Amino acid sequence: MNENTTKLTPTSVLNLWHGVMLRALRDEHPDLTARQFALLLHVYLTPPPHTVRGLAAELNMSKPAVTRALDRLGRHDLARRKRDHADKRSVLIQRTVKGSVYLREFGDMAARVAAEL
Amino acid sequence: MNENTTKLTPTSVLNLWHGVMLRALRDEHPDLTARQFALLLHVYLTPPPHTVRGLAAELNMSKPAVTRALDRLGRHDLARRKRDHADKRSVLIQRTVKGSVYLREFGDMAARVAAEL
DNA sequence: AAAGTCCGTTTCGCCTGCGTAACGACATGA
DNA sequence: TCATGTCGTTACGCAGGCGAAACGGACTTT
Repeated sequence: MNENTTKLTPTSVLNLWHGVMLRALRDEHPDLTARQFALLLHVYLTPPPHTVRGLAAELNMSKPAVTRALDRLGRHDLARRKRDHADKRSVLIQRTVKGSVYLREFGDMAARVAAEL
Repeated sequence: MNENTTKLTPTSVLNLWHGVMLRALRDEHPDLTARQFALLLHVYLTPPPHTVRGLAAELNMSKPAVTRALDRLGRHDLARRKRDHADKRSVLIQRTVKGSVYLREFGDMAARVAAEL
């Protein structure tokens, strides 16, 4: 579908993954769990609105796990909570500038690794 | 360098990462830490021999962390230890059939995700 | 307005990871 | 031989994640 990712073979994607994780470890990235990172990606790459319940279902996590992940991301200012006006029980998860920068840098780094394959 | 990964942009690699992690969560992959997974990839994608000390240096981990990661991978039969005959202090980390299968399946899954981008 | 439902959070006990420091086994050099 | 260094592991205390269950607050239904 996307011209930019044509012919990415299993072997090359493994090498990509390896290179990126290696870089992430060396750069001492704020260590996010796989789930926390997946949550972050999900909030930034899929259309809003995002609720705790919705994220839990889509990411196959329990609600408390989502709550805790949001606590952690919030502490790093990578995501923010905002009460829903329409339904005050709900919480809307929003993006932050710092989160956008963080993911953009991650993407740039990964693209660089891919280029050096 | 590699024709198979031409023009992988920051945006597309982020989408790839997102899709793969989503799949991994849904499929309830044996949850390996980032470090454990990086270690696994390193053992399979870089040339032997691999020692605890060497892996610790290359992955920017402490030696005990490597030991524990190897315990975990060993329990899942994804990697194996073998004493070095030449220097009996050392341990050589070896690949297993199950580990090869596991990574091949991961690579296939990731390539499939990339194709569907 | 009372009963029931839904939302996100908190609490609880458990499990696993972490780095530092100390350890025994082995190798090496004087 | 024996002092010193290096190998991987273990011991320790700490920090953080996990799911199940219970919770208060907010909607909805009757």
